[in-house]
Amino acid sequence: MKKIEQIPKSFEPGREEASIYKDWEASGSFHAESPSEKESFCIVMPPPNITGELHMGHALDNTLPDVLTRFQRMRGKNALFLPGTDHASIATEAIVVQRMKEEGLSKESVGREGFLRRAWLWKDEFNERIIEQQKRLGLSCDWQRHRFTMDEGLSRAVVRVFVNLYREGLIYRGERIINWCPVCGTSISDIEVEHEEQTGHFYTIRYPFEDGEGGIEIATTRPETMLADTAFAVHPQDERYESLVGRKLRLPLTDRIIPIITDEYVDPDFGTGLVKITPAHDPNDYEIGLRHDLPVIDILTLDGHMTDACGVYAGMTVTGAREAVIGDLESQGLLIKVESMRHNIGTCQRCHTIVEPKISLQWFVHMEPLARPAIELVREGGTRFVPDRFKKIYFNWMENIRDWCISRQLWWGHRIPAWYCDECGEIIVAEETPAKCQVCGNASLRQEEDTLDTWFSSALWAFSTLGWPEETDDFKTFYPTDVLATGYDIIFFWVARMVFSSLHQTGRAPFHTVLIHGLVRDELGRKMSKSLGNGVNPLEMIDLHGADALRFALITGNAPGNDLRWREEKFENGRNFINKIWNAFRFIVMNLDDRTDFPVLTEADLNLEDRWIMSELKVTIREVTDHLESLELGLAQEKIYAFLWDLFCDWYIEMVKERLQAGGAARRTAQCVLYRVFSDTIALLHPFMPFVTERIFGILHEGELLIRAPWPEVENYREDPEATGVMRHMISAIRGVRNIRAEYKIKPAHLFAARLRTDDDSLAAGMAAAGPTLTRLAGISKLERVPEGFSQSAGDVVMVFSGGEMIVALRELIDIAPEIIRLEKEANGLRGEINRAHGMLTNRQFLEKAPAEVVAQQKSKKEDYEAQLDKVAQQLDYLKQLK
RNA sequence: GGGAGCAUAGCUCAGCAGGGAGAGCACUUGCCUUACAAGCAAGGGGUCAUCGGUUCGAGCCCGGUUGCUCCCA
Repeated sequence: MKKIEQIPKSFEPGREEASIYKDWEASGSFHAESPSEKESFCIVMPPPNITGELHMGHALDNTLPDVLTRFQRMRGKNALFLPGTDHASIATEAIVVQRMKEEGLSKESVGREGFLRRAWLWKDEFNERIIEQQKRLGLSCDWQRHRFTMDEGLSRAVVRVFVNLYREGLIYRGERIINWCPVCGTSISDIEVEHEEQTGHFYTIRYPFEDGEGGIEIATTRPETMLADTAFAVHPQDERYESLVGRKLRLPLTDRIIPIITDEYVDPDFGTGLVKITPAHDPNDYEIGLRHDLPVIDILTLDGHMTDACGVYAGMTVTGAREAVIGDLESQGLLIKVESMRHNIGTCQRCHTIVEPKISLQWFVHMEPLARPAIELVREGGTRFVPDRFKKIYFNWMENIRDWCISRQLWWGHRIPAWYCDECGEIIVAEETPAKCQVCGNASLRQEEDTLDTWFSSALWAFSTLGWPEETDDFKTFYPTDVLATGYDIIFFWVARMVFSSLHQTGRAPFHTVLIHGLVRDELGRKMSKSLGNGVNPLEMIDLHGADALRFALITGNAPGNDLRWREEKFENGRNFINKIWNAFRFIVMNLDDRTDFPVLTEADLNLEDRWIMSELKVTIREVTDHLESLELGLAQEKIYAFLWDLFCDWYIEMVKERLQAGGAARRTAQCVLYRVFSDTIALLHPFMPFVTERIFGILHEGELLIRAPWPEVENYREDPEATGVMRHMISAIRGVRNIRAEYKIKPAHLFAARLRTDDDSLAAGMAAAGPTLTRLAGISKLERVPEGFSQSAGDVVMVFSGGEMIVALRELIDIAPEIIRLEKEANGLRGEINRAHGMLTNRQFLEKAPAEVVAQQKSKKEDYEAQLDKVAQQLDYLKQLK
C-alpha cells in the first residue's frame, strides 16, 4: 500500500479525475453484457440535442441515472446506462442555416445534399463534444452502445414504425389546421406552441348587411384575418339573433358576400354570441366550415406574407396588413372602437415568433387508439411515476389527446417514406424505395420532401437504441428498460410518446418507473436561460472543484420532482465534504502501518465504540439502500454524509486515537475496524461521488476497482442496541461536560477530575475504559464512580445527563448564582418534557387508543426525565442552602 | 376556464405508517487539540402561511382562505 508521504494533503480533482476515468474505461467497467446470466438493469439516457453544450439541466438529468446505474452495478446487476444524442431537427437546421448565411449561402443554393452534408459535419462535431463533457461528469455510460437518433439502425426503426402505423390506418395525410412558424418555415405540433399572455388591441368592426345598411359588430384581436372570413355564425337556439339567420353580410374591404349561419359550436354566452368564421386559420372554424361547406380562403404564405387572395393587401407582412386593414376600416367608418386587452398568443417554442394557425396538407398520427392503452398502462401501475402526482399530468394530456402533426418542412431529419405517383396520384408508403407505382406502373415516383418531427424518433428511443426491429441480444436482454429519469417539462413531448409507441410496437411498457426531476434554476429561482445570461456552466464548475462536488450539489436536498436552485454554497459544501473524506482517509492510512491484511475479528476483540460504529453502519447501509431503491437520492446522500461526518469522523475516529497510540492488539483491532467501516462507507458513497471514492478505494484495496466492488451488505454487521445505548449516554455525558467548560470559560488546557454517579454499570464500565479518551474529548483528567448516596460539596457542578450525573469540582471557578440559573433553565426544560408526557399519560383516551408501544415509550421517557429533574432539583436545593 | 405545486430557523431547502421540529450556510462564543481552519468545540434562533375539521394526538390527513410559482385550454 502507498505510504502516507505519497498521498497529497488534499484531493485534487483536476489532477486525478481524467486518469480515474481512464481506468474505468480501460477495465471495461461501463460495458454491459448481452446476453447475460445476470439480472439486468437498464436506463436509457434522455439524449441531449446536438445543438449545443451541456448545461446544468443536463448535468442533473445525467447524474441521477448515473447514480442509479452505479448502485445497481455494485449490487451485481448487469447494468447498462445507454447514452446517445438527438438530432433536434428544427433547432439544428436553424443553426446550420444561420452558419451558412454567415458564409453567404442558403439552403436553396447548396441543395438538399449539400445541406445535409453540412448538418452531418455539425453533428459529428457536437456529438463528440457532448460525449467528452459527459465523461467529465463521470458518467458510467456504455459508450460502445452510444446512439444517435439518425443512425442507420434507428432510422430503420423510424421507417418501420411509420410504415406500420400507416398500414394500420393510424398515420394519414390530410388537410388540417396546423401551427405554422413563419420563421422556422415549418409546421409544428400543438405542444411545440407556447402560450404567452400579451397586451394587444381588441378591435370592434362593423360588417354591413348585403345591401350596405346596418350591420353586425364583431370584435377581434386579429383584424387582418377578416380577409379570410367566409361566414358569420350564431347558436341555433339563440333567440336574440333569430331574425338574422339567413341574411347576408358584405365583408368589408372585399366584395365578398358571406352568409349568417347557425352552428352548435357557437357559445351564446361568450361575448355577443356572434362569431365570424375563418376556416383557413382556426381549427374550430375549419370544422364549422366543413359542416356548412364554406369556402376556405388561405390568406397567408409560408413565409408569413399575405397571399394573392388578399387583393390590395397581397404581399404585405401580417403586421403590415393589420395596420393597413385598420386604416382602411377606419376611413370607411367601419372601425367602431379599439380597446386594449390581455390575451393569449401562441409562439413557437424554438424561436418565439407568433405561430400562425393555417390550413395545410400534412401527415398526422391518429392518436386516440394509441393513447387508450397508454392510459390503461399507467392506471394499472405497469409504469409508475415518481413522484406519483405527475401521472395526473400524463393522464390529463393523454385523455385530451389530439392528432399529432408529424411532418416538418425541413431537410434535417428522417425523410418521410412516402412516394407520390404523378401519373395516377397514388401514395406509396414503404420501407424500401419503390421501383414503380403499384397501381399504374409508372416508374418515376417522387419521394415526399418533408421530414418527421424529431419527437417521432425520440418516441422510439427506449427500443430503437437496443436494436429493434431486430430481435437482438441487446433488445432481449435489456428491454423493457427499468427506470427513465427525466424532467417534468418533457412528460408530453417524450415520456408519453415513448409509452404509447413502445406499447404499440413492442407490446410492452418501455420502463416500469419514471423518475421525474425538476428544473435547475439560478440563485434567484429564475429559469436558467441564454437570454438572461444566468446559466451556470457545469464544466466550469468541474474545473473549479471537480465533478464530485458538482454531483454532490445537484443531489443535495433534492426531492423527486422539485426544482432546485443552483447555489455556489451547496457546491462548496461538496468540496468541503470531499476534503473531509480525504482527510479521514489520510488519517487512516497514517495509522495502518502499510498493512491491510487483518485477521478476522471476533466479538471479544471489539471495544464499545467498535460495536457501536458497526451497528450504526449497518443502519446506514440499510437506509441508504432503501432510499436508493425508492429513488430518494437526496435522502440517501444525506444519510451517508451524516454517518461519515457526524458519527465516523467526529466520534469514532476521535475515540479510537488512544488505542492506535497504545499499539499491540488494541491497535490491530482499531485499525481493522477503521479499515472495514471506512471502506464500506466509501463504497456507499461511490454512486454519488465516484472519483474521490474510487481513488481512495484504489489505495486501500490495491488492484481493485470500486466501481465493480460489491455493495456493502447489512449481513456483515450486527445491530448492537446495548453498545448504541451506552454510547448515546457517553456522548451525552461528554457533551454535557464540554458545555460546562464552555459556560464557565475553562481553558482547554485546564483539566479537572470528575465523578460519575450512575446506576448503569455498563455505562460506568464504558466510561472507565474510555479514560484517556475522556481526557482528550472532555478535559477530564480522572474519572471516579461514586455511589448513589454520594453527596457533593460546595464548588461542585452537577451535570445531569441521560445516563446519570457528572460531578465536577470547579471550586473557586464557579459562582453559585449563575449555576442556579443554569440549573433552573435545565429544570424548566425537563419539566416541559415531563408535562407533555404526563398530559398524554393521564389522558384516558390516549391510553385506550394509542398503540401500546407508543404508550410505553412515553412512559419511559417520562420516568427518565423525572429522574433527571429529581437530580437537578436536589442540586438546586443544595446550592440554595449554601447561599 | 380546468388542473398541479409551493408557503417549515435570517437564507436555501429536507422531513411525513400522524406520536419529543432537521441539514447546510449565515450568526454568537472559544479553539492552529500532530486527519482536516475547506477544520474542531459550545451555543442562539421556528405558535411548521391562515381559519376550521377529523383524531387520544396534526408540520404531516380533509375542507375553506390568502400569497407566490407552474402546466393545460
